[in-house]
Amino acid sequence: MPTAVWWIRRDLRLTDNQALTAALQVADQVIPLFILDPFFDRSPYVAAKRLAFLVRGLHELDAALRQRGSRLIIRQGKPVVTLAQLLAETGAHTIFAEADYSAYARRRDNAITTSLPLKLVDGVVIHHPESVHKQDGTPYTVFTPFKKNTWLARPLPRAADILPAPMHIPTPPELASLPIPSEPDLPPDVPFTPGEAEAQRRLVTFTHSPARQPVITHYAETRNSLHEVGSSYLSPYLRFGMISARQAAVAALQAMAAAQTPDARQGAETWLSQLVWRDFYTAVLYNFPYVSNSSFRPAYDHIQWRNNPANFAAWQAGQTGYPVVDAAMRQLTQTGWMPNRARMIVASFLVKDLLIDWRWGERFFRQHLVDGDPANNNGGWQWTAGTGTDAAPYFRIFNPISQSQKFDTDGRYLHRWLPELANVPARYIHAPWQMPPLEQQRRGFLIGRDYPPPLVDHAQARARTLAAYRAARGTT
DNA sequence: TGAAATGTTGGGGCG
DNA sequence: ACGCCCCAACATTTC
Repeated sequence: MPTAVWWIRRDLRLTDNQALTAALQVADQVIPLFILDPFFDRSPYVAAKRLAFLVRGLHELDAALRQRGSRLIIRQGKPVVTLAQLLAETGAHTIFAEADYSAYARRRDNAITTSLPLKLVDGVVIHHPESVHKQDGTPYTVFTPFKKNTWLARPLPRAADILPAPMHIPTPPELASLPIPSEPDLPPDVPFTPGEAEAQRRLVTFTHSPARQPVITHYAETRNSLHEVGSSYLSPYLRFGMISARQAAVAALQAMAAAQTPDARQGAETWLSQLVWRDFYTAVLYNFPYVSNSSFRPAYDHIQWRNNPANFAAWQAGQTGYPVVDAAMRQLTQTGWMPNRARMIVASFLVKDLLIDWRWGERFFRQHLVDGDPANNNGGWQWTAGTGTDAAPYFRIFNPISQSQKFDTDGRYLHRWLPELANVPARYIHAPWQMPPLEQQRRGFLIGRDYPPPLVDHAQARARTLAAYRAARGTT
């Protein structure tokens, strides 16, 4: 009786799972396996909240498997060793896994392939990184042609392509398994309930909630808002494959086709673009692995960063004196998530106001984001720093005050995350240090006592950064 | 998916 | 009526 292993890494779902489907096609019995890899215990990039989200997701997956005559098998150890042992123990002939294109995963999987029957299956992105390239076969480094000339031109997934969750998954009953880790639990203020069922609910609500206009209808504008519910809130689920990118793309394309107004169409297309960015950055990291620790553009490896540790600590703690930066950093450390606009604002502030190496910020994000993903996080940071593929030009420097006024006009987001600003009137909420001393006294709110003065003067910091980037460009 | 500096235009106050 | 100045509003260029 042929047995196959379904090695689960970042595909914690039963619906539209190409690795699971492939395993069921060639085997009578399938072993759903998750390996606790000690490598991650030593990684400086692991986030407690992301780990908790993953572990709770494993419990959810196990429950779903048990409804289908199966269960999740947990083993601990170096994957190559653990897999070899499991094959010997069960006589399983093939291991199926969804291909993961991050650097560690590729090294690990390439090494395993030399000694074990590991079959890698597509699914983490919509188009394989090698399938989207220029006419001459070289990889794209600019997003728009990547999307328009190739990504959209290739066959796109349709509803009929989505693989239904298998009704029954036969699994050997006598297999030993470690318990699924129960700790750490997800803190209650993290707004993400793990699991595939929740991911499916969110996708439906976001794309075609029947009660009112779904959020995707206005996504093009609302995604930039700091306080509105204008995001899909699906990033952590996509990160761990609790929903497939392919299914998300089908929903986006359906919303585009069904749109009644140009705005609604634009909203759906903008969301689809976010899924394309996800493919793009995965392909960039795949094709240019050095970007994980160097600038895509080598000239920018010569920037003379200031890297002031006290400034970095203030940024991390949300104590820079710039409310929009501090609110976003508090939201990040408390909930493990920030809207995209907030990510760009705090990244621009770290790199271009404090002149701190983008890698420091990249690491901190990975230590806190529930959705933290090597490719997307690296791509986003290099974009803001101006060092990456298709990056923001070096001179594009966000003004933290005008960004705050533009995307949180009434200060609702600032008040939500910065209770110490409760007594600051609307007029000064984006720049509290401009409040006259007499009014500070009258309101019982003192800059320097209740809230820090601005860590840097934005105009000076901007000039300093332009000079540092100019100098780095001059070295090539 | 910028912001600041600089340039241009035109209305209105004023002598 | 005219010239002059101020300045808001908008456009263009520069970083």
